[in-house]
Amino acid sequence: MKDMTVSVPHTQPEKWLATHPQLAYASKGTSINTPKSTRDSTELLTLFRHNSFEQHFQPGSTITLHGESADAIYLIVSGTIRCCTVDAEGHRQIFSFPKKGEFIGISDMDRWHFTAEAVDHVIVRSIPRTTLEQELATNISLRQEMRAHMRGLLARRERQLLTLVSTKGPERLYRFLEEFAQTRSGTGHIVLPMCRRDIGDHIGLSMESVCRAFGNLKRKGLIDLKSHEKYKIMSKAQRDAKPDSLPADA
Amino acid sequence: MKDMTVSVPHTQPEKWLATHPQLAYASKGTSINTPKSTRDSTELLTLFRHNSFEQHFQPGSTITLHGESADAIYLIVSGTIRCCTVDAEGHRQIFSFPKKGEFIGISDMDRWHFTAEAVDHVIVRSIPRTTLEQELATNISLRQEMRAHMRGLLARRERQLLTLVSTKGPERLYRFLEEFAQTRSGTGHIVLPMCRRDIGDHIGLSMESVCRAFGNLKRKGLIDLKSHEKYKIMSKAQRDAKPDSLPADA
DNA sequence: CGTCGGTTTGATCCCTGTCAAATTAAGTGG
DNA sequence: CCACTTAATTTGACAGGGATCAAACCGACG
Repeated sequence: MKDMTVSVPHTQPEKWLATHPQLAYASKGTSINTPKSTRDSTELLTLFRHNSFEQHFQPGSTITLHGESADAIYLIVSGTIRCCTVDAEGHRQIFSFPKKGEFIGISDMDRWHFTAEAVDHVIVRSIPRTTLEQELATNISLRQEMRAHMRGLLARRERQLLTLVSTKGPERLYRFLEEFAQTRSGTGHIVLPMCRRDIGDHIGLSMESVCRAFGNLKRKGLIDLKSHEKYKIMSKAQRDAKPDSLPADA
Repeated sequence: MKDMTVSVPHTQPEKWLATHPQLAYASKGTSINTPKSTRDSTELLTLFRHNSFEQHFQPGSTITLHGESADAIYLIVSGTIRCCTVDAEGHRQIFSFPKKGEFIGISDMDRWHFTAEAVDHVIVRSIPRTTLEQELATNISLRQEMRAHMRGLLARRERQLLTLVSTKGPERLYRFLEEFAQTRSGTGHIVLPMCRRDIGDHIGLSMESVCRAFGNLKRKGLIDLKSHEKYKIMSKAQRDAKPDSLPADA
């Protein structure tokens, strides 16, 4: 093990990549953008198929409240949710916008460690947490799924930390839009159900900076913004095809 | 459930706290700073007591490498480790500096999802992952512990996201120093084993800004900086006692 | 005592938060 | 269907925090 000693000079961090290329993990395109395909949730889904009942939430209503007793888990049928925490100063951090097919509250045990609110009209299926616990006692593959799920969440948050620190506003917004588009199948424009402030609290920008970042991406031709809530990620071909606006685009 | 609809005007986020005081959770002093006291790890510890063997790492050496096969778990006996990820551009995010008594790699399954390096001389006890897996199959309370552990990690990362976005450099540094001091028992000065760049990559600042943040805290009397690696958090009494430097301390 | 790595300080620039005003969108009632 | 109201988005001006580049400083070590 001693030969693994790296001893990197702390003043030249860029060298890391040169000497240890395997350390570099692209922050786009890996697990963070393909949460569904890599990890399947057959056991959890069967659980929901048998024991769940449907629930509706109006836009803005609270689904889970940080600190309350967490006595259910949810599977989103339709709509978008924002999961967030708020600190004493009133700052809010939205760490995910789960959508159709995603689970809520899997990682909690006794109390919710976050608040979940409906962004638009939301339909979920929920099952009592006790049911999950009972099933966990006997179902080994469900246990595996749970661990995989939580491991995925953790890795995702750590990736978010990295992105938040290492990239500027427009790029963060672009990555978010890209990821949000991922789950939307169609080729047309994608509708953003959440407002600018929500996006800002997710990617760590003020509402105004989110607007500017949108303008920035639009100007560069990276996205097509039909209205303030309809966008489309431009493929490279599309970007090169129409470099309208001013050519003096420094 | 319909009466839970909140419908907050998005332009006045401060109102949230007024109407929903229970949403506010102090970001200091709660679980993030007391990881040991709230969740005990008796089962994991017994596992280590029986099956582990000791391993030493030189400063800078690699303990786990992101992407490699994760065939062990670790308990730190002494020393400090940095757990991080690096992206394609060479930006590094250190999301924790685990110390004596903390576990490493509990949340991984097949492959490491992060890189862990020894900051100073590190001694760990490790057990094969297969041992953990076998024990998990039969030991219910161990399973509970694992879940609690991962839930704690997740909540911690989400709190870090919030802190990273909502507070300025000096405050982030102060919180880090405060938290780092937590596990150090003595009343004297605390030794920082890691360099400025490491701290920067942890709290999202450049090396230089970390220096300035240190100066800032020192000037305000929030910390006592004996040398560049020895500090002490000043209690309120101590701060009020000697407001040396310039009184014009706007 | 000189070298090397790490730390500190300085100067400068850009991103982004904040405050403010303008514009657009979404309702609402006549 | 149109005038009116209110919420949300956009744009503008400005200031501050922090990144960056560079140079000075300091401590460990041979």
